[in-house]
Amino acid sequence: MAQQPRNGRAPSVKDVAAAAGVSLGTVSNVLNRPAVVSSATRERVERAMAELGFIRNESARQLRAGTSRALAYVMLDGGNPFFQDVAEGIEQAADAADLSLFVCNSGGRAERESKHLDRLIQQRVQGILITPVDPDAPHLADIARRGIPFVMVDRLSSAGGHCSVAVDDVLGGRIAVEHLIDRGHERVAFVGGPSSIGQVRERCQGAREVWEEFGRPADDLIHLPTEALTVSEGRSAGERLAGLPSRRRPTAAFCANDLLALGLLQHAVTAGLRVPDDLAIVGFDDIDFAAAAAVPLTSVRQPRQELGRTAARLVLDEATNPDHRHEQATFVPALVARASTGAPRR
Amino acid sequence: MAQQPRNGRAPSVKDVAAAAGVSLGTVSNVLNRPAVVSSATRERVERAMAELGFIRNESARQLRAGTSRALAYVMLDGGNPFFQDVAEGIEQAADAADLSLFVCNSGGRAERESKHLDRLIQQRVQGILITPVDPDAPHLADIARRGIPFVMVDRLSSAGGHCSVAVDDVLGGRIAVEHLIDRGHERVAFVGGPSSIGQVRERCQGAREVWEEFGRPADDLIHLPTEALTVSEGRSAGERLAGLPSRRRPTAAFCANDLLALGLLQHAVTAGLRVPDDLAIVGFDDIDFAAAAAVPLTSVRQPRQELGRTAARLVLDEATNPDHRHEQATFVPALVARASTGAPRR
DNA sequence: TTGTAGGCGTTATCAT
DNA sequence: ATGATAACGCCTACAA
Repeated sequence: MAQQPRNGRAPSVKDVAAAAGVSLGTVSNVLNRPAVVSSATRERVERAMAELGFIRNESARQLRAGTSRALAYVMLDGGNPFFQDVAEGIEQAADAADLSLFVCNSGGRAERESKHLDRLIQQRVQGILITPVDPDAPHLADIARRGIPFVMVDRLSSAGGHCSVAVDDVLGGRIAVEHLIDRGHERVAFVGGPSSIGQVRERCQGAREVWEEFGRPADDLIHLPTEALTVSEGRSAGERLAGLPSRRRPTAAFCANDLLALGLLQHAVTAGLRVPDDLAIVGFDDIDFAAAAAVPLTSVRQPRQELGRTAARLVLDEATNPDHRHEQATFVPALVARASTGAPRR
Repeated sequence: MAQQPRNGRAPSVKDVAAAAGVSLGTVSNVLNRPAVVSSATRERVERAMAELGFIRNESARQLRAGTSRALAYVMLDGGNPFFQDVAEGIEQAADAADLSLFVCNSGGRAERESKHLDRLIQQRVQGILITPVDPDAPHLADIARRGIPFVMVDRLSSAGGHCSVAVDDVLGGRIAVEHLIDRGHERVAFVGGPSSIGQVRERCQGAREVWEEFGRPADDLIHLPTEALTVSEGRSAGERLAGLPSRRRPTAAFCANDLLALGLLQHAVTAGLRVPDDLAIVGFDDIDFAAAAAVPLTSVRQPRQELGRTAARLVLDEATNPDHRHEQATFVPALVARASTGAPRR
């Protein structure tokens, strides 16, 4: 690959054509319909391409094609490995389709999200995957209205005007609390917030439903609200929990996600509570760090990468299949029991 | 924004011009040199743009400009939060420059890395940031030769043919082991591998240097090799460590990164070893999960986001400043002492 | 101040 | 089988 970038610009089909002594159309044919070119010329052209270090210019192809060869994912919280795993699933699918992936992080801030979306629309990405700050934000509707393939990740579509991929969060909450009831716990805390987050509301709701169905007194399911789904909020919830009068103190906690659970675990250990004997803990998401904790965390598993792969599949279907129908893909969460909820109590 | 996407295509400057009753050049002026347009026409054009929902087509701008408005980062291991934090720093800088960011993950596989690079070159990204599988791989040199701005992240450039950003890993290793010596430990393990990874070699070297300088017998610095820098490899190192005859068993371990340290911690706790009393642990990177562990981990801190921001700054300088000089930015790591190494022993 | 024209690199259509 | 040409949307001289 002996470069001689004529005045800084990368070599184009035109340069290749000149070098190979053929017309520009022929070079294009070699690239896109090699069968139609005689093997002699094809070889000559290919040699020229190699010598010049020719690489197709995506921008030009995009301009012609009207759409880019890229997808985009706008994450809600880049600091949460859950979303990174979803992103990895998306990247796998994008790779398989030979597409590039823009990864953005809104960090939970609507205005950053909106700015990212603007940029992505300018880029004419083939499709946008997003775990939105607010599923009902108007700028999301704009995207669909623009006809840009669009999939909501980790949130079910309310209106059904687009595809979505999520697990059944209510069911997840049910599974978690059922497990704790099963373990003999009679006072349980739900740790999570803010309730502006749909996932939190639904996981909490599932917890409540089961608690009621088992005929437990509503007062024995204590809600410890948090301001975010972070480790440090988990720690602070732990402090509040430890501060409860012992007759009210729960013997188990169901946390709205694993980060909270890890924070809670840390505080419990620091405060000298034994896990699971003094306090059992269940998290949600089953990120890798849940299994890696000093006391491995029981967690409600979401098929993280598969969420991503499915979302990518849907967005590509919408982008390429004229008969595309919007689809709400729902996955079933599963309990992964580990040491943090210990052995059965009864 | 009342859309009427004429036959599916997004509205172009031409459409805006027609709607506003001006020429296409004027629309362009409104976009790029608003000062030169009379406020009356400008307003008319802006209204037309809003009504049509006009958004500039990046591909076309790129084609003209010869380069895209995007950067790219190729990560070595997407499962390690360290790289995610670096990526976040890069994204911050990219955002500030109004650039999009392609994020790719080589997963430590040279062939995936190479494939990603090919795609990124096709995309004509403004610059490529990479934490390479092998800093000496020929496909990296190709990039520089193509004149694509290029920065190596978390690895110093050997040859100096490009910019790089890293911390002083040897110093990091020194700091860690000095801390352990300071705590009175006389038998220490270095946990890490494979030695094909430069960072591992250098952190190990730093550990050795200090050990020697303090006149400690080489045999008392035990190397527990691992096959990767992962939690599960940390666990397995823990098993081997616990299996050592007690007179040889180290009282402290320095792990080449935090994932190993977390795995080691988990095994220690499971095996009934008290941390730090029976086994002190030092990690490397200071990812958020180090501080979040049940026994908060002492770690050698890298300025993760700042690494990313600096790398982005350098690549942008190379992209825009004709007088750019390649630069090897080196940061100084710092020990963050936490419970996993406990209080002084003497 | 506004309009016109040419070209960025690629692809596809139409002739040859 | 190959070559010439127009078009994608935008930007920037230059002309009016």
